[in-house]
Amino acid sequence: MDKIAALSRVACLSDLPRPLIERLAAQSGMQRIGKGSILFRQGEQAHFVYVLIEGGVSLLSGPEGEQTITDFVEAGEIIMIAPALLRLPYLVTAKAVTDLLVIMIPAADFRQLAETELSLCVALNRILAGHWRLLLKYLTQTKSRDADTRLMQYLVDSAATSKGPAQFTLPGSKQDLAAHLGITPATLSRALKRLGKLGVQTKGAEVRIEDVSRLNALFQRSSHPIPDRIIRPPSRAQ
Amino acid sequence: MDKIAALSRVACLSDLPRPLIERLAAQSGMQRIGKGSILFRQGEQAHFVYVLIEGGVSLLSGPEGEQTITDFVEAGEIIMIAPALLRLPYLVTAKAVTDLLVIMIPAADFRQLAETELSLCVALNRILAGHWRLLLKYLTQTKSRDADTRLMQYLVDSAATSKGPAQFTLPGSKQDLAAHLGITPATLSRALKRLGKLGVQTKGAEVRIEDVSRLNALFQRSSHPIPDRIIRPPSRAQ
DNA sequence: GGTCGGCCTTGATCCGGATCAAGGTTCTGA
DNA sequence: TCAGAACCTTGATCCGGATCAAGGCCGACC
Repeated sequence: MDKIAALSRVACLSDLPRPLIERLAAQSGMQRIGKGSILFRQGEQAHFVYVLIEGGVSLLSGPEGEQTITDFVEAGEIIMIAPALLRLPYLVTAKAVTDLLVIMIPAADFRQLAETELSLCVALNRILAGHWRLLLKYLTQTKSRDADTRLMQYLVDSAATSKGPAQFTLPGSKQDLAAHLGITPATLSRALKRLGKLGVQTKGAEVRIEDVSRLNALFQRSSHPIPDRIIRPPSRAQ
Repeated sequence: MDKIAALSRVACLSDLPRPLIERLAAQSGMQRIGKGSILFRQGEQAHFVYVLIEGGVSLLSGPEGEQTITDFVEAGEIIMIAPALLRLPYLVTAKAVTDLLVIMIPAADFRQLAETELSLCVALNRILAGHWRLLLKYLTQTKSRDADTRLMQYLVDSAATSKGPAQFTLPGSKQDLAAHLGITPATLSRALKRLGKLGVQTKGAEVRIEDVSRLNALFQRSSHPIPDRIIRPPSRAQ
């Protein structure tokens, strides 16, 4: 697969005019990266923008050793546009969860195009605005109540549907999920067991939910109206 | 003060060509808003982009009743660009902390300009990228360790300097700060008392720090080796 | 000036989740 | 096929911060 084909397949770039994609391709390099590799570290100056063609990446932040996972990035997404645009250091560390295929665009070239090509600029706005909303959502959830609720939120969001049964694969290990939710693996394990009573099963990284709307209903209630003494008793009373 | 003058004084717009500022001004309205008013609510469709000329706004999110403060916005900043660009509902509720003077630009007009005017588009990219970084930082901090550390972080970030004495005013009440840090007023009070031993005094919303570097040193140690002297956010741009 | 109502502080207690410490299970590689 | 090493689960205990509940302080309004 050549660079142009790969880039045109990326959703957020696919609307760009062909010549622009060709310029991006010309200025970039395609690279295989092995599972577990570090793409870049928090604090480093941004040298590249990474377009993830195949594989999954987790974005880690926080003090060395006890970092949490800020986000999972999957194929078809673009990583770390903000630091490249602003010429600032990365705020996170990126680690390959699987073997990867990425296209690396030098930050300076990317910046230059972003400031002269309207179509790219508009596309970037969309991407950045989307990312902003995603982070905001994470932030809200992180601050909001207990581990069980956050886990439920995550599961519902990850399910392709909003009612009926669902089944999907976690982007990483359960440890990774725990780090993303800001809890320990031990707590995640217990939380999953509790959710088992609500029709959530896991086997490795596979998750099966009997009825998404059942979960949905639960934290819909705990989020919308004012009553704040609902959710705990049922699940605790086992 | 007329709209054009007000808009040109906003840092992130000041580089735009004059005619563009005039078009923005022509399409927008200036409005006074009283302290405590709600500018918009979480879930509403985005009708306006708000340019904050005078005053302070807090952005609340989370379940009704027990919301936390996601961010404080101060004069010279622009609120809620992302929902306007994406035609999506607001993810937060905006509440006036003081009396305000805002310029309201209809979302549709704004979107149209953002997609046709390169200079505006580039400016937006910078703003969005900056906001993204700010949120990411909040997210990291929120997940990271204890209340005292988060408070110290906040104080150090808010201090104009990175060493020596500092003095400043909180953007809201202590309750507001507590909500922003994701703790209760009671915990904040105790945390401040603890920090008193490190040379932090408060009187109402006034904060005085004897020696910022003393705090800085502390959580430098508790965080990690990689020195990433990055930004401090009086403004979220950057 | 006095009273009322927020806001802040302080104390006592409770609870969710971390931590520590075993097992059990699945994956990997020789 | 087996051994070792991650990974996951489960139990016991501990601790930070929430919650409940009084007071103290201060500004606002009569």
